[in-house]
Amino acid sequence: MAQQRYDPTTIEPKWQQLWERESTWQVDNDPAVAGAEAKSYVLEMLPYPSGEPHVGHLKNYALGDAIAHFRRRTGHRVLHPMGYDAFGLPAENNAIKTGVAPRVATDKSIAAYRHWFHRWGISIDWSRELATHEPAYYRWTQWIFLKLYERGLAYRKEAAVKWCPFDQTVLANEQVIDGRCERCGHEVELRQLEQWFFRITDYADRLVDDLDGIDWPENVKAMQRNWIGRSEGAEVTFRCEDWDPAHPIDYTVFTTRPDTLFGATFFVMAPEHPDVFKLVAGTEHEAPVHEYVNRALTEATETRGAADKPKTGVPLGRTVTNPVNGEAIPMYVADYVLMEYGTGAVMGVPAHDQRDYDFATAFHLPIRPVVAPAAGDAPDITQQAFTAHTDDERLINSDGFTGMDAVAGRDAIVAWLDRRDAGHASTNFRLRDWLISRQRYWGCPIPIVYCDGCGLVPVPESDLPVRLPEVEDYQPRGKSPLAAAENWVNTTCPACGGPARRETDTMDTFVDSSWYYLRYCDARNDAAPWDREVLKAWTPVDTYIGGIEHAILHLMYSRFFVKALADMDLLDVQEPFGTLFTQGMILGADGNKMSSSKGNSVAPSEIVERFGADAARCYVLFIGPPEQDAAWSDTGVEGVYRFLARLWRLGDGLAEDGTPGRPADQPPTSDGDALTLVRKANWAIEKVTNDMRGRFAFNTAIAAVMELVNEVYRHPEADVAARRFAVATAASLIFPFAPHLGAEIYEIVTGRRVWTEPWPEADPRMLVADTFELVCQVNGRVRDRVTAPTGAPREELEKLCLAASGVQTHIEGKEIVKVIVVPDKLVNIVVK
RNA sequence: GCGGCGGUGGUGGAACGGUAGACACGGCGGCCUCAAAAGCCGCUGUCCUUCGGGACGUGUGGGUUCGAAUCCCACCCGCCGUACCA
Repeated sequence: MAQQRYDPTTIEPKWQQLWERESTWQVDNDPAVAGAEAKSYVLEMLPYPSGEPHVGHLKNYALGDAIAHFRRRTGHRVLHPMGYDAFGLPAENNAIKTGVAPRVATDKSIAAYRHWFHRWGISIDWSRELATHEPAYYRWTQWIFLKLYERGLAYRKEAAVKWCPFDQTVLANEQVIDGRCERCGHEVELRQLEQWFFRITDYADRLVDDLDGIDWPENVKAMQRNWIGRSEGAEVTFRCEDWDPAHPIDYTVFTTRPDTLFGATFFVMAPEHPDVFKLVAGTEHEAPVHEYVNRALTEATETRGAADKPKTGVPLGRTVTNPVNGEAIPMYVADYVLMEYGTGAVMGVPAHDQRDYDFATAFHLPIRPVVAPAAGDAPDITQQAFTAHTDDERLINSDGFTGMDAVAGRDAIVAWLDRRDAGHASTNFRLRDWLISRQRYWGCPIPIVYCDGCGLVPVPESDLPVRLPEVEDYQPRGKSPLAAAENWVNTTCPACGGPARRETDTMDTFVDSSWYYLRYCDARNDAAPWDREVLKAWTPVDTYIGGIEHAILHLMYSRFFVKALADMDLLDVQEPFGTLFTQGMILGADGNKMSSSKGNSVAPSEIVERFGADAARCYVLFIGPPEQDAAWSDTGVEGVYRFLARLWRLGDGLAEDGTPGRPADQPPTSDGDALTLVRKANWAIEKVTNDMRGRFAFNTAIAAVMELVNEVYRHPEADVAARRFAVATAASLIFPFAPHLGAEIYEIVTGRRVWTEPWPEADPRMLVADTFELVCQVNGRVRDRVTAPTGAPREELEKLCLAASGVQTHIEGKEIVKVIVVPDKLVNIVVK
């Protein structure tokens, strides 16, 4: 036994096999069976299975597992499941390149992920495992699609959509980054196509408002608010009468500043606006407008969108009438106005908008201030003036509204417009409906058929799932590869029985992952996606852990799903994820993002082989605060390995002189070294517990266990009972982070299974010593430290401090003005 | 521009308004060994020192306080997100 070394390769498989054999982490849905404790649903974002897991996964699941273990041992019934986000483009693109079918490659990756989750010792309830590409799962994805369709939340329409020419598919707005496909980086094009959408805009208000009630990081909430982009303002109608006086045309604009309406001196339309050509047909402006619009439309979205680009545009030779003052203002077409936001037309108020100011300056248009601070005269119109708003702003140059407070004036102008049917208060959103069709193979089929007689017909629920057929050729050709599967495409109409064709587009994979956390609750239910009572017992997810990269897409879509399903009376919560924790990235040792091309990445498999899963898990949590990015360090892992080995040696030493089979309770009495150890153990319990409850300060929790272990080494003479207590406590506390070693040492010392033991509680009497080190300050600077009895009265502490030699030299010959006493801590003597 | 978050030793990072730098890495020294590995034990913010100690020190400048890394004001720098969004 003696001189053996810490060997994770024998310890770790032993416990993994036991947990596997006994299904240790399985929980029952029936509360009668499961026990009546409070539930806790701990969930890490499900992985997209590609190759093997990387260190980011290791950190993600190590984090979630620590929380799951802690909750279990503090009286919670914990749901901690696992699944795979199995559909998706990379597997399909890989298939095109290598010929390996997406299903084959995906299943292989899933097997690898599953293997590593076992090998890492993550405490997963495997009875609930799922993968989104299995018919048993996507059958219900289709079912939810049909429910959304029934309710009018899934619809088909022709629209200008973002098209990736490389991936040969349309993309959601959210998947276009700086005008490029987020997957492959190719510049996207606009195409006029008929596509499926989810009406997420119906939920825009609730998606913004309900952010206030959930415990999410501020930056994630801000990103969602930003993305949804709610702005309050008004719609105002400007009438164009000089195109055809007999048939005036009304153009509505959206503005957030109806208070500045009297300052409108021109009117601008987006190049894409459908009326632009009509307005100039047959006039001298026709040629320049055509030229300008064509140039604008072909210009790359990126260069056109640059905010610092000089303003360009051409006149349309028409005017519109400002409804508030009857003034005719000239119309322009300019590319700084976007068709996809608002109405595709804006009023130009150069005195109060930077962009309008730039345009007016370039085209020598009048600039008329209409809002000014009450105190001063008309404001000095400079480029800096636009953001400077003051509380006392008043309207000027605004006819009957002049002199009104800007806020009141705004409301009065809107009301005035409303009465004349020329405008009304309005809220505008940046959020667009979610485009979910993809012209690709490896996704969930959309359960719709097209019949010549009946038109668009949903597949009846009883016919679900619409299975994804096997195909040979995955090459996208502008339409889904499914279109070539003739046997599958041709079907009969569920309504009339006549010939019909299936929808060949598949769904965006974000649809699959928008509801998987619901399915985990009742994963083996064949009759329904879930039983409502079961769902009620588990939802919402209490703690959701994942990367910040999902701040908008996945997290917003999931929130939309839950709200829509709640409105259909299918579930009982309004938000899917109560607390969200966004973990930081693990960077390469050079501080850069890990990437195979940079050669700075670390494979978890290698680390686990060299140091064991426990060391790998502890290290990624010890490296720093979990929400922060941190650079990988090889010597850092070695340090954590050394710590675990030190703990193991302590346990191994006690195997010989301990009393296995009995709990290592706190000894009833101790003194000297033993007392020091018992106190340190209690201190560690207190520290680790606090660090894990609420905030997830796992780095300092692990550091506390390190301190405890160091303390045991420093007191080899302490009696066995105290050492057993200290070592068993260390094993118990490290268990959420290093479950194998924790279980092993706890078993060696006590003969018991640590995960069935309640989380230790600190003995309050052991958290305070008889004496403490009194800090003696003079004018706030530490001048001495003396030993003082705990709980001593203020006068005694003051006396002790004044007597301290270090203090004496600094107060000699000075007048004592004041003495501050902080009991059991310090005394500060203020002298002059 | 706007929004969010940061700035502490050689490094990662600790610090309810109360001993700045826990813990770890790295470095230095010692023990063990024929030697090494492993392990164990010390020391390790900077400068000065008569070796008792002293001065300075948490991006910069002010302020509040007996006492500020922490709170307030102004500024500088960095990261992340977002942006002709009317």
